[in-house]
Amino acid sequence: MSLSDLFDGDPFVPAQQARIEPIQQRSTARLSGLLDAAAIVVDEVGFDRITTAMVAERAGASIGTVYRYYPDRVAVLQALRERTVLRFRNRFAEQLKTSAPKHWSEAVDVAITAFVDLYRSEPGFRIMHFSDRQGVPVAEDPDTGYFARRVAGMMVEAFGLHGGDELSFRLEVAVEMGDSILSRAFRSDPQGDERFIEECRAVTHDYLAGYYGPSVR
Amino acid sequence: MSLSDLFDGDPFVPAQQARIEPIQQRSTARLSGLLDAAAIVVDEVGFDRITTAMVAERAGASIGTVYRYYPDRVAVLQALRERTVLRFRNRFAEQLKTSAPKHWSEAVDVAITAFVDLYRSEPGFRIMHFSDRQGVPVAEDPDTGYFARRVAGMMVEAFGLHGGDELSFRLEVAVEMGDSILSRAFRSDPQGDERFIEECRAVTHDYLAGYYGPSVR
DNA sequence: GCTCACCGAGCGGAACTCGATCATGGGAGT
DNA sequence: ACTCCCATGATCGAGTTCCGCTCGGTGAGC
Repeated sequence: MSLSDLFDGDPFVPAQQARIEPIQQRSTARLSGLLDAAAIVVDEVGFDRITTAMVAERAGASIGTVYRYYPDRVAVLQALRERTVLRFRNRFAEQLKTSAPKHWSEAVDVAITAFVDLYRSEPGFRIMHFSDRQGVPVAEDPDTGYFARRVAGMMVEAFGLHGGDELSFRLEVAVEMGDSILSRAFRSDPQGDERFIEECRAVTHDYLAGYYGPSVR
Repeated sequence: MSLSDLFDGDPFVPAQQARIEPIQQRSTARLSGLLDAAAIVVDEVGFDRITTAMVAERAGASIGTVYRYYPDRVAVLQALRERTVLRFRNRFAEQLKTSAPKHWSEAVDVAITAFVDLYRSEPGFRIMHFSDRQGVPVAEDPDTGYFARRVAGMMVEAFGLHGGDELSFRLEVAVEMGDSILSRAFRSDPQGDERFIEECRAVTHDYLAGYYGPSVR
């Protein structure tokens, strides 16, 4: 999983990955069961060793059922990615509510903490971000940075900062940097190398603080 | 291709990827021809859509020839990655010689420029870094950051700075950050979004300058 | 002429299809 | 309300296609 995913598409509305939308009740359970299985298999055998047969067996389904919902193998992984992004957003929003940060820098920490938590608890999270850099061909949407602009709006609203294009840009860069450092933190340590995690917080704060000026540090 | 690759293994000594070392002259041309073909195909169809048949056809060779030199499909991509890393190193070293920087920050700029040049000119460069994050299984070498330490040594030698573990760590973080921002710069723009490239330079400089103190800015 | 390089039909396995079969749940009939 | 019926969605899994990879035979270098 990569934080840069947050800039693709409309947040809180998962992309249409399934071949045919499920109608009956049981099939939504099937669908999430398939993704659960995919996450576990990805953790076990790695990203490119995964086979549709493994996913099907792990989910207690047949091959045909997998293709009932997904056009091909990579679509399954993309859907898993979508779902995990959604889970991050939900967790972030939730923890923003409970912690009610008074300052934007606290919100940054909340985001990092949520991300780290998912790295540690969510199956497949560590592995998944390998897929993301190959430009997702879905809907040539030039509205990259949508989520960043959204966050910018949140910041402006919540903390009375001045927003605009420059803020969007800065936030996108900050997210990109933070993602790469966290990814490094978990590359060889399942619990995450604390040194890198701390540096991620520091770098992100400093970078954004530099924009707002040292007064907000 | 990812800058983080620079931390793997011994620089300037490409890993033994080929199944059997070629002996006759023509075969070395074949070998590089195969990698050229692989680079082009990767650019055309993406990283996981690539097939050995495509590579063979594009290189004007047969399937068997591919497997004459590489044990399997991923080995071809790894070899391509190796070669591109080597090319980056060569270009970086070369441009370091010609520009003869007096200050470490100029060396950083040289590295970034070399990287950007390869992004623009080297086929497959934009796509290739997808493979790297899944732990390379070759030789469980805990000596991650080897290249960073090497660069640290260069810095100490060339610019009289104090090195050590902290510098290695900082350099690794800087490389990771810079890579992610450059990757973003080229994600949707084949020529690279100048805004992100400039920000990459700024961020890297600021981050490292913060370590050495504002005096060197 | 001896070895290295190359070829490409063929093998095994994984991705993916499709018609048969089962399950569901909305509504007709009572 | 309650049951039962059946249209339609969901599932299955044997079969097909495609792809990674092997290997014995043929051609090119030294």
